Amino acid sequence: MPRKPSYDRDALIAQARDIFWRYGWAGTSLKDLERELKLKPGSFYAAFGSKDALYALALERYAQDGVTNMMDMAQELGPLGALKAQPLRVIEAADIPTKACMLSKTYAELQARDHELAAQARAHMVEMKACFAELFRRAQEAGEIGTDHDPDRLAARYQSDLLGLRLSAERDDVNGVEIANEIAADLDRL
Amino acid sequence: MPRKPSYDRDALIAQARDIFWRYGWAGTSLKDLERELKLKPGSFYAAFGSKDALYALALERYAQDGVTNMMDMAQELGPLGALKAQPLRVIEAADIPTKACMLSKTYAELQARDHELAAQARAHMVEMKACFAELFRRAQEAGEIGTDHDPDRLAARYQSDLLGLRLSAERDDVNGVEIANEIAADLDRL
DNA sequence: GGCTTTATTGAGCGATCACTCAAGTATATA
DNA sequence: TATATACTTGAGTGATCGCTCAATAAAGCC
Repeated sequence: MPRKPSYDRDALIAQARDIFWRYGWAGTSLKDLERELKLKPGSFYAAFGSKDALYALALERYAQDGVTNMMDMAQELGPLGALKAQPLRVIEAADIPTKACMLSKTYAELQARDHELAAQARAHMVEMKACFAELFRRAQEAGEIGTDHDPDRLAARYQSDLLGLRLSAERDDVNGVEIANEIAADLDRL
Repeated sequence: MPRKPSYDRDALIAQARDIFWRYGWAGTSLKDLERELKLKPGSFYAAFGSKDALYALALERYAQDGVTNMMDMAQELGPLGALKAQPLRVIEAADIPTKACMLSKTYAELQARDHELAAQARAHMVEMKACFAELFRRAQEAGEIGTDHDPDRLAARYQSDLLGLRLSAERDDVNGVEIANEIAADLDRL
């Protein structure tokens, strides 16, 4: 008896993710979303409930893709290969709205007001860090790097370097490729 | 004939800087500023003209203090000493509103909309990078580090690492001190 | 003290914010 | 085809946004 929605919900979430990613939480108005997603307010709220709820879905999608992508790369290039490839990959991806990390942008924008989305972003960054640690551990087991460093510490430093790189790569006065290569080269000294 | 203002303009700018630094541009409303600075709307606009104008003054103050502080440290600790001390200093300062850099927060928040304040923040980051490069150059001249690296590249990487550190240090799942020490230790290998 | 000049005050401006809802429309089932 | 069940529409909600301005108060100069 019902009537099917005329839109592709998953595609809308991906589109919303890109808009939020680029312009931030406060920087994206409902009008922006309605215009880009081609949804009237009524449809928007029927589909997603609220701006924050859609942002949460977008963040979830973003984080999930991040972990998946990293693990896929590890499958193909090995753990160390994936860790070395990620810096360049992340700033040279052609179709991303901005080079900076959406998790860190969300956290930086909303943490001071104790927004729930900041907590969600932080949780996803913890997941991502654990993913990196797992790859460092595997790289050690595979003999690709020495075992004289704690994988968790390596992961924390690596993640920090990546966040800095992705922030810096937004600026045109910075040569992101150089920094990315240096981060990758650092891993060879382990 | 005139009447003197009852407030200390410089102190108000410093106070506004801390609020903007913490909560961001969109995250700070005029009501917030009026309440914290204890200014009614009329006085506020008579004194500063607009929210953006005050933000610009706050950014200017922030950037100026950053360079001054770095140069003062170099005077006391030498160029390499200052570069090595900065990572720890910047995340352990007791009275700062947030550990993340105000320039990078401003740039990340406003760049996508081509806001004038984003351009101002970027310009200040270029200045800061040049300050780092100058210290690397002096460190080379003083024989504190080798001359086989380009000071500008070293500065770009160093600044990127600092931005990452300061972003990461906001999170309680990250040991900022460890990362800061590693960044400092990296400089000894040059 | 009188006058001029500026600071202070706060009600209120239009615009925009996230969001609601009643009316209209399209579709799957019976 | 008739009916039930959603989806779609867009005018409109109260709240808040950055900001203005006329009225009032206070200080320096004569």
